[in-house]
Amino acid sequence: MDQNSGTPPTADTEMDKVFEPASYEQKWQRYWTEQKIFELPPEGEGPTFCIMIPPPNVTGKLHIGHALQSALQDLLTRWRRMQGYRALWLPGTDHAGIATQLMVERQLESEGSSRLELGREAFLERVWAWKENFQGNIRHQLDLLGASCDWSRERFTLDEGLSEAVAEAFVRLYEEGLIYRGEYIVNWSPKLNTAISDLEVEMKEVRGKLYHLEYPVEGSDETVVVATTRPETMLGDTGIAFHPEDERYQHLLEKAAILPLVGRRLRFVADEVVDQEFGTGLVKVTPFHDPNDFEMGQRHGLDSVQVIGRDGHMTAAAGEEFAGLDRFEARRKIIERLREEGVLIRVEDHLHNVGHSQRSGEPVEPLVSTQWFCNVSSMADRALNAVKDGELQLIPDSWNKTWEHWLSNIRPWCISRQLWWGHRIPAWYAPDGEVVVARSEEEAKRLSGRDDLRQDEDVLDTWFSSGLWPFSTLGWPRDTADFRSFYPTDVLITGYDILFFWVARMVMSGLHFTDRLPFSAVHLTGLVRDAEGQKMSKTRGNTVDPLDLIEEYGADALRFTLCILDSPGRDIPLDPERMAGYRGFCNKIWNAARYALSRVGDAEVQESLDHEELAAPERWILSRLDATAEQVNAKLEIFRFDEACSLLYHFFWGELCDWYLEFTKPALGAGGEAGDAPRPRVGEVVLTVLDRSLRLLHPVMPYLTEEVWQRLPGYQKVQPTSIALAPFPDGKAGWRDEVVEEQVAALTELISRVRNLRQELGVGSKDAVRVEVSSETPGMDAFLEEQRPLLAFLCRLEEVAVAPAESEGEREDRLVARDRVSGVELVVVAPKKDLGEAERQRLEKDLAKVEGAIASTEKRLSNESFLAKAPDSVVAGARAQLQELEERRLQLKASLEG
RNA sequence: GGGAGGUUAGCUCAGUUGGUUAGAGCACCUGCCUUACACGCAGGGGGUCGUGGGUUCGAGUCCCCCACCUCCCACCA
Repeated sequence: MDQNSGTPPTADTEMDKVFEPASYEQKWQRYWTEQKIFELPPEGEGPTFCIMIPPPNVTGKLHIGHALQSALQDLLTRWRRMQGYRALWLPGTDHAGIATQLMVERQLESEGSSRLELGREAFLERVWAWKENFQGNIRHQLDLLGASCDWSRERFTLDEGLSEAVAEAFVRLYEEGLIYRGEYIVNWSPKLNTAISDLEVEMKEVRGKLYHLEYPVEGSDETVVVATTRPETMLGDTGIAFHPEDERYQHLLEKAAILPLVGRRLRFVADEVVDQEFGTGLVKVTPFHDPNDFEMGQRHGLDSVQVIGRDGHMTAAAGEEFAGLDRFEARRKIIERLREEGVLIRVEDHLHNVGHSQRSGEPVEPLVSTQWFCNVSSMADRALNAVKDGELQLIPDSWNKTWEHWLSNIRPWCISRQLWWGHRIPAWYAPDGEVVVARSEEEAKRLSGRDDLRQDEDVLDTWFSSGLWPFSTLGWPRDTADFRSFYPTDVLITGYDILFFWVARMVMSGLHFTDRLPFSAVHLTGLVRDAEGQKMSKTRGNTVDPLDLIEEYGADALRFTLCILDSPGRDIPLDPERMAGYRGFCNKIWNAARYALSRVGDAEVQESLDHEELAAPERWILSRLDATAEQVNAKLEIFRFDEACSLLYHFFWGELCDWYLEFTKPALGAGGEAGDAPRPRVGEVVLTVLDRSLRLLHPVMPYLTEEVWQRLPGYQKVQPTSIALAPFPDGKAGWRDEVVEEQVAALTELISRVRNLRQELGVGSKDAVRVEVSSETPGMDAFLEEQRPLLAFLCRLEEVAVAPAESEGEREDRLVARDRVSGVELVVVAPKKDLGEAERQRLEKDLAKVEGAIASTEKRLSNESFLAKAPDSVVAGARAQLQELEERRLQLKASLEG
């Protein structure tokens, strides 16, 4: 690395009035990369923390859901890094078999070419080129988002190491008898021309028809009626089934029906799966084209006839009349023919569910095919128990039941795909039919002692390789330093939509191959929706590009919005107006720093502060800071990103800016005429509080915090290179001070009340107002005496008297309002004004409300069970409340009477 | 047919083990360009917490019924 580039690009420029994220975001991303801040050496000291990115498909660009997940992962990684962990967020991409192949095929189509024309090898070259292009895009987008991934460890599911892991896993499962090859009914996608797994089939409700067909029974005048939604499959019927206990049909057992149009004999069989109540209680059986019928066929030894081919067109076995027709065309034609023959006796509307190929949209064609399968039931049991025993935590845990249900009803997983893009199945065939499964061709030859082997043409389901992701990325099956350091990983953050596709398979394979869970917690995010809660989709046209949002609001505002909206178990309605609000928060942070830097003179950030020597406002904000830091850490420990962000927002804006920075104005000479009230070390405290607040905010808002932090004089004492490496405040600075927190709480309430009274009494901002306060709380009067300048400044008062010997009385031209706030008696003396009608109405309404509250509190306090059973603190609270309400009532009455 | 989640202010959502007058952002009303911030400041209005029961001194919070909305799973042809 160039030595000169190691200098932080500190901005010693003037701060603009409005923050401009575009002016610094890329600068810092470059700096972090150059400094290799997120790259971890292979060996290191201290505890480790690891998150694996859910690898995005190389097919495209990141969408808002990726932005959400990345923001959360980066938040956790940065937080742990600042806490001193060797924190690794490992990035990578998924080859995404079908999806990517389709994209490239579409591209070829537009060039007037095709995959078949190119041939396998040339086609794969094209896909690799495509992948190189998009992989770069994804990295670029994560960079823009501020992701602190370790790019030196980037992986791709088809790279050499991961391919080795895939072959190893396949061979081991084969040797254990858990992977096998066989002829079974599978979900076939005619459009994709491949088998797909059960998970890739989406059930859709379809308005169809139920066709009632009448078949003659052989050797009698009797006929039987069967009902079907797919009349075209009748050409492949080889039996008719009824329930074993169905009295109506027992006599048919030894007989056969004759299949119209075809003339085939159909055996009658008795089988439990038939529902006596449905239709006539008789079911036509088409073993080749229906999963149920396939099983029935096996149970009863029925023949199997393929009438629909893999391309979705009728086969020769369907008869000349139909051969070559598309399956839906064939349906129309068969209905016509059946009607002519008088076989079709009734048609009724029928609402039913039909499996569709999730990726290509057309109805799936179940058919019998030779494929590779993985028997996952034993692995599923372990995965199931991991959640049951609490070793694996699903967040939110409402997913536990779904997890249990899915895993306990799991069926063999069809893992072979008739595609080109993917991990070629590590099985080789000899001309005589011998099958050799091995890690490589060399191994296959060595094992079998022959070299006339041909590798299986098919590839593996994409999810087979992603299922190994948490350990294959760390070097498994080799025993690498990274694998030893970072496996098992800590937490997985992903969307609930791939809980079974991916999460369950990682858990199963992790337990199987490494004997450990790949992570101990899974934080499932909701779906990002639009402001109205609608699902984002291209067809709806309501999608948003995270890059556009970054441009408009800044990466930090986007990240903060996503993180604060991530509440467990709910989808995320992404409202641009809300994001604008959080952009305002970024601007607030910027301007707080701008204020501080313009007022602190030559003060610097302090690593520690002796809060004994500080005045109450300083002790108060340090105490609040410590409390906030502690709470934020606690929330992050339990993955409550939303609450952690809320805490930060309210601390920074509601306490630091709204109150503390205002408290500093008289002391820092920004208070105009009310200024000139020196207090010790205010500048140091302002800078130190900002320093720590920025550190607390850094995991959510990396750019803004780095930019501002490196402007704070003395930040180098904390960490010379980057805020990303500065310690995360843990709330244990020893600044907590319950007494001062209570006192300042009383002060802020007092100030709010005085401001509110001014408005109620119709007193203008330029009128001279005198306030008298006094309290019986020990120490409070002394405290208020000290804070007189603040009270005067923040309420624009002419005069403040603490516990005056004599209260100013009422006069013709002025009024006196009395109230009681937080145990402090309050008297406001102001020029008499006429109440506006609106104000009068408001006060009357208020009075009614207060009187209602008094009545209900009195009722509660006169209830003996309440007094006897409620805790003392609650009863005391009610009494205190009643007293305050009474004061308020008197005050309101006084205001109304003028 | 199973299962999960939701129903709280005009909108989108928080709400800890049940405990004062239920919160936030945006929107709305009033007054402010108060030398950090109009992407701002101060003040304010607005909710019988989906319906109906129950437990309790006390229920948005716990229990039951119902209604409506969302989603997931499922081989009734």
